[in-house]
Amino acid sequence: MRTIIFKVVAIDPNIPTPPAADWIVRAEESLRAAGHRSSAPRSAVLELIGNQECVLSAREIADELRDRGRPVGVATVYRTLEVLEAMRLVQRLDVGDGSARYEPALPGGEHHHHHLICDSCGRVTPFEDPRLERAIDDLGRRLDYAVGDHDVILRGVCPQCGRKG
Amino acid sequence: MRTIIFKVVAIDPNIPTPPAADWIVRAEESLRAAGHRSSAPRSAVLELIGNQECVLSAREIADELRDRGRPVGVATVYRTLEVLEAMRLVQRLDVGDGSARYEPALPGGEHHHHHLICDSCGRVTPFEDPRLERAIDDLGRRLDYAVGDHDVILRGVCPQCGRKG
DNA sequence: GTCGATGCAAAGAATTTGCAGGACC
DNA sequence: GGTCCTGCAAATTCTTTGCATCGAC
Repeated sequence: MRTIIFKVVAIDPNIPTPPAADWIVRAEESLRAAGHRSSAPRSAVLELIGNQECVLSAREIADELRDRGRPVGVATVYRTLEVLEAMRLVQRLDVGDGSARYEPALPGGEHHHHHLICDSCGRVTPFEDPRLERAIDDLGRRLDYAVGDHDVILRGVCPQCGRKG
Repeated sequence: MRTIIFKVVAIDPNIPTPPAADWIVRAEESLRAAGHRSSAPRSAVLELIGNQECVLSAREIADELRDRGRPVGVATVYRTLEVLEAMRLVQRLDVGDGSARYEPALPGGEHHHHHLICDSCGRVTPFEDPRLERAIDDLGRRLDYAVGDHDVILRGVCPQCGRKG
């Protein structure tokens, strides 16, 4: 099995910044407004997601929280992610390694970005490109389809792996 | 569990056509050239994939072949898809329903397309857009990354579901 | 005859679900 | 105090793997 290393390396124009505190506060408020109760486990998950530098899988979230001494059951992690995704507070990303990964979603397309995935080491790198966004927006308008989200995934070989051959 | 209906509805410019016979012949030749032996089960899988109108999962392939009286073990389907994907004869697509889906890949970007996924019924619809491709190509050239493949997935509500509310 | 391919069944991994107990409002 | 949330474990689902056997070359 290929070893997957997830590390964010900002590359091109407009380096994406982690949303951090803003996102966490907004997420907690949204959940409350939607009638959900607050709880320590859920807060721990929100805090981790909000401060993450990279896309995380449910297992990674559970493991990391356990390591930090705030263990949360995997089922709870999945259930939390389910709610967050339904409320569009997180964005789900499939990099093709067999598990779903999540990252905070910001309102109004703030820090909206896509991902480069290295076929060699599995590294995931975010990037932004206004022209690409415009092309997608225009396309969405032309289609007989109410387009909401979109994902763009580019696969290739990252600089590190490229140098090694 | 949401019922997923897969049906292809051509939409915008350049209606993608199923590659059919061409692809099947090319795939068989490529496999042979790569030193693989031919076999009835493998041919059955190739034939089904080559004539498919939509993205198929491993289970769907196995089920369909069983229904057609040419049963093929699931393991064989997975192993065949693995080889085909490595040789870039099929394109893997993750629509987010928990299983990987595959479609024939044509050489030289022929019939290259992307997908619209209906959040309501799960329908997958292919589309092509030259401008989007150009934006992605240019972007790839600018990045410090050897970009190979790319996937674009648009999610939204299809015309059928939109009408019903 | 050799070695790849197959099928079955077991193993693994990701995700979901049932349920009893605990916490929030 | 009712209801939502949690954790655990069992259940499901998808995918991979071990192994004896079969068949292409």
